[in-house]
Amino acid sequence: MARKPVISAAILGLMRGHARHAWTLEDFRAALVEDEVAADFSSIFRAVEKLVAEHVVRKLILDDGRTRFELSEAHHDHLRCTSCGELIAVPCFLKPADFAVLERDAGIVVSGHHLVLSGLCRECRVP
Amino acid sequence: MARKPVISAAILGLMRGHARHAWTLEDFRAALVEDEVAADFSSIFRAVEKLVAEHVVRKLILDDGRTRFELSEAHHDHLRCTSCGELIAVPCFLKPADFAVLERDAGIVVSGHHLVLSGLCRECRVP
DNA sequence: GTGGGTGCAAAACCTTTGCATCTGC
DNA sequence: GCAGATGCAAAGGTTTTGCACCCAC
Repeated sequence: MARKPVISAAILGLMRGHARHAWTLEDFRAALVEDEVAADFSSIFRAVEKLVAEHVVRKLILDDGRTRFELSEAHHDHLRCTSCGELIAVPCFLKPADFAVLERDAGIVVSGHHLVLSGLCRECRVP
Repeated sequence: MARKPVISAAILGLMRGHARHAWTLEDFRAALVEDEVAADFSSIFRAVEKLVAEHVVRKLILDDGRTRFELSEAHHDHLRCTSCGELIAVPCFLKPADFAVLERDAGIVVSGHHLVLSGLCRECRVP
C-alpha cells in the first residue's frame, strides 16, 4: 500500500451501515461531510470506480439520469416509489422458465436482467 | 398554425420508418442529416419534448446515461444485446399474479414496471 | 524513492434554456 | 402582426480527466 484509501473505506462503511441502498455521488459527498470526511467529487468518483472494478459495488442508472451505486450483493430488483421517490430493493421473482418462453418466442438469449418497478413502498402505502 | 413543424414530422417519420426503435437525440440528428434535414440539437430536443408531452413518444433512460425515445405503443420490455449493443423491444411476459405475490411478501404496491434484459438478440445469437 | 490516494481545477458530455429570427396564417 | 418553430449560443448538471501533492512503505 501507498496511502490508506480513507475514502473507499468510508464509502463502504456508509453503504454497509445505512438503510439507503442506492447512492449517488452527491449522496456520498453529503454523508461524508456529516461524518466530517471532506472529500472531493473526483476522489469519491475514483474510489467508487475502483470498487466497481473490484466488483464490490455495482453501478445503476435509472430514470433520473444520475448514476447510482449499490453493494454487489445477491441479485435483486428495484422499486421506485412514486410517492417518496426512494429506490427500494425488492426480491427478484423472475424464473428461468419465464425466460425460456421468451427465448423460444423471440429468438433471443437472456443472460441477465434488471427489473424496475414503480409503485408505492411499504411506508407510503396507505394501510 | 404558425410554421410547419418540419422537424417533428421528420422525427415521427424516422421512428415509424426505421427498424431502430429507441433513439437518442444524436441518433435523430444523424438520421436527419442523412435525409438532408439539418437540425439543431435544441430543435430536435424541443420537438421530441413536445411529442413526449403529447404522449406520442415515450422517454427511456437506460444504462448508458443517454436519454432515448421510442413511440408510445403497447407496453413492452427491452433487451440490450451484449454483442451488438442494440436495444431491442421484446414482448412483456410479466403477469399480475407475479406482482400479487411480491405485494404480499414485500408490502409494496406495484403500478408499473420496466424490465431490461441483457443477452443476445436474434441476429447475434449463434444458431 | 516509489506507488497509490487525494484535492483542485478544468474539460467533457449531454441536456436544457435564452434570445433572436423566420415562417405561415 | 401573431403564434409557433427553428438556429445559434450559452448555461447547467453531472461525470470524467489532468496534474500536482501527499502519505505510507
